Amino acid sequence: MLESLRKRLAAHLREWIRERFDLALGEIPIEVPPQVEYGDLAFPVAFQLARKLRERTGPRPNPRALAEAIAASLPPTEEIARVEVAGAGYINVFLDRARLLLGLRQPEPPPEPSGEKIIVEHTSINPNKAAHIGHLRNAVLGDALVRLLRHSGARVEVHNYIDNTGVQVADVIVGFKYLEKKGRAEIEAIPGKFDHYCWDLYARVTAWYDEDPTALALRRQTLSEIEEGGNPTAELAEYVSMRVLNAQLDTVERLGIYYDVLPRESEILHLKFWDRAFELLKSAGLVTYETEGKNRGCWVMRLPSEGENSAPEEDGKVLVRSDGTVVYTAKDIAYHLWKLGRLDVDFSYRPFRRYSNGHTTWITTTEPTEEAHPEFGHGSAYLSVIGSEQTYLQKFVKEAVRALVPDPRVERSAHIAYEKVTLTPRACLELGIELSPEELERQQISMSGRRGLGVKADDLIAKLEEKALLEVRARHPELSDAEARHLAHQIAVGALRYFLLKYTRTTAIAFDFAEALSFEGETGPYIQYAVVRARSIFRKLQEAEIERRPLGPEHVAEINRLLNARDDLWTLLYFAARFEEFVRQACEGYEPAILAKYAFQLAQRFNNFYHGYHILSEGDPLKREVYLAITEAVCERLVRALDLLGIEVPERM
RNA sequence: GCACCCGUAGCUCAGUUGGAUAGAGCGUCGGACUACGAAUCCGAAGGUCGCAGGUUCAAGUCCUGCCGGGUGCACCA
Repeated sequence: MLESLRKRLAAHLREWIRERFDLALGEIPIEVPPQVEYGDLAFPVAFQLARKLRERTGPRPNPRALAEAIAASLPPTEEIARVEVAGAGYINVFLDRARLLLGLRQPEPPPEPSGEKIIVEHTSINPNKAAHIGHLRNAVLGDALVRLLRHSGARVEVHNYIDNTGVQVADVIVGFKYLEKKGRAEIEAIPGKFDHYCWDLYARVTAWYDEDPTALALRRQTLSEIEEGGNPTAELAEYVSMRVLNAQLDTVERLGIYYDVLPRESEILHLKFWDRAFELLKSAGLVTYETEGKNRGCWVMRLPSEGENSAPEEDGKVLVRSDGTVVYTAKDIAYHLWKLGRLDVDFSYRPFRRYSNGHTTWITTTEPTEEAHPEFGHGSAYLSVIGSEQTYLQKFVKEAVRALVPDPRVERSAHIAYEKVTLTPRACLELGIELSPEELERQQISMSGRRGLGVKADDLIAKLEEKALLEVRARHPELSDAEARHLAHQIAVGALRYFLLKYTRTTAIAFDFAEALSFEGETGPYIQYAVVRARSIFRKLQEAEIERRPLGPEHVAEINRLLNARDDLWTLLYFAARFEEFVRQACEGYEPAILAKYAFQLAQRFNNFYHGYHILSEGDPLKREVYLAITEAVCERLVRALDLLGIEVPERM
C-alpha cells in the first residue's frame, strides 16, 4: 500500500509541475527522512525544480517558496495526516499512523503476471569436483534472484549450464586412467562422495602436470577422445561427469536449490548449435578470418568500436581456433542466442532428477525421447550469474547477441557479476593448508580447484549442522533425534545463506570460519529467532485464552493517540510497511543483499520493541491489540523476506 | 601498459537514482534473566569516509589526477 501511495504522489507532482511550469521532470525522487521528526516521506523536488527554472528563465526562484506551493497542491487523502515544508525546501509528508496500521493487515495484492519469461542461469560448476563455498555463493545468489523475480510476477526458468566437455573433466579422466590406472568397474565401485574423491584426484593431476609436463600430452589426447565421442574414454567421461553432477545437485539440494533444465556443452557441440550461430555471425560480418598475425588461421570477433578514436589494433577475441575447434565464448554465444529463440535448432531432453517435492529437473540429450517436456528457452530476457572475473568475455557474448537479436530483450538481459569468496590466511591454517611465505603476507588467498584449495560446501554445511544440533539439544532436550536434526538443518541453512547474501555482489568475501559459523549478531539465525519468539507470543495468547478486541476504523482516533505519542512504535511499524520498497530495490539492482540487510534491521528493531513492551501482560486491551498488530505485521514481513532469501523459519530454536 | 571492481570505526561490512546529525555486526569495557524464549536487550569507547583538486544550494556518493589492494586483457573455461 505504501508503494502505491508513493506512485500516486510522484505522479501527481510530475503532472502538477508539468501543468504549472510546462516542465517535464523525469523521476520524482522520494526519500525517507533520517529523523522521524521530519516525517515519513520527503520530496526534495523543489531544489530540482528551482534549478531547472533558473536554467530556463535566469533568476533562481526560492526553493522554499516553490516547496510551499507544491505542498499546497497535494490533494488531501485519508492516508496522509499532514504535509510540512522544512529546511531550505524539503516537502515532508506525515502519514496517518493508525490508517497505515489497519491497512497493513490487508494482504498485499499479488503482483500482476508480467507475461515475461526470464531465464536465470546460475551455479554452473565444472562437473569434475565437489562444490566449494565460492560456488555456493553463485548458487545462493542465483536462487535468491529467482525467488525475487518470481515474487515480482515474472515466469522464471532456471538453468545450470554443464560444461562436460572441457579440459577440467579431461584432467580427472587422466587421473583415473593414468595416475590411478583404474578401470571403469573400479571407478564405479568407489564408495562415498564421488565429487569429494574427484576433488583430491583433480589436485593430484594438476600437481603431476607440474612435476612432469610430458603428462600434458595425455590431457590433449584425452580431450580429443572426449570431443570425438563413441569411444571408452568418452563414455568414461560421460559417467564421471554425470556422477559428479549428481553429487553437486545433492549438495545444493541441501540448501533447497533446484533447476529446471541442465543444458550441456556436449549438446551445444553435437547438435550443431555453434554451426548455426557461426553462420549468423558470418553473415552479419561480425567475425573475420585472420590470414596473418598471431591469430593467423583463426576466426576472430571484435567488439564494435565505441568511438572513432578507438584503437584499430584491437586483438579481438578468437572464437574458432586454427585447428577448427571452438572456444568456450563461442559456445556461450550460441547458447545465449538459443535462450532468446534466435537459433532455429533445439535440444532434446530427458528427465534427470525427480525430487520428492514433485519437481523434475531435465537434462539435454542428443537423442529425442518419448516423454513430453516443458518448453524450454524462448525467453524474454536472460540473466547469467557468473563471476566478475569473466566480465570481459561476457561483454563479447552480449555484443554478439545484441548484433544478432535486434530487439529490447537483449538490453534487459545481463551478466550478474559477483566477486569471489577468498580465504584468509587464518582460514587456510585452520584447513591445514600449507602456504608459501608470500601467500602468508597476503590478506586473501583465492580458492583453487586445481590446487584442491578451498572449503568444500558439504563440509561447511556439515559443520554448521553439527554446531546447530548442539545448540538445539541444549535448549530442547525433549526433542526426538529427527526433530532436532530437522531444526538444526534449517538453522544451518539460514546461517549459510544469510552469510553469503549479506555482502553486496561487488564485495569479495574474506571467508572466516568463526564468522561463517556464528549464530549471533548479524546472522540468519538472529532473524529466525526473532520470528520464533514473535510466534510464541501468539501461541501463548491462544493458550491463555485472552479475549481479543479486533481493531477497526472506529478505533482510528484512539490508535493515533497511542502511536502519535510513541515514535518508537511508529518507526517499527513504518519500517515493516516498507517491505515492498526494499524488495523492489533488491529486484531492480539484482542485489539480494538489500533485502538481507532489511530483514536483519527489521528483526533488530523488533527485538528492541520486544524487550521494551510486554505484550501479554498489557492491561489496556486497545494497547495490547496495537502491540499484537505490530508484531503480526513485522512477523509476516520477516517470514516473507526470509523466504525470498531461501531461508525457512524453524518451529522452535 | 590498458580495462573493470574495491579503499568508510581495531576487524568484517552497509550507506537507497547526490540530500538533513555517516550506521551495523564482531571484538573490548560495563550493565539486564522470579513477566511473552538471554541464539536477546541496554550503555560506553572507537571516524581527517585512501590523498589532492573540481562540479553543486548540497559530495562517503559525481568528474579528474595520484596512492594502495583485487581481477581480467589466452588458439583455458
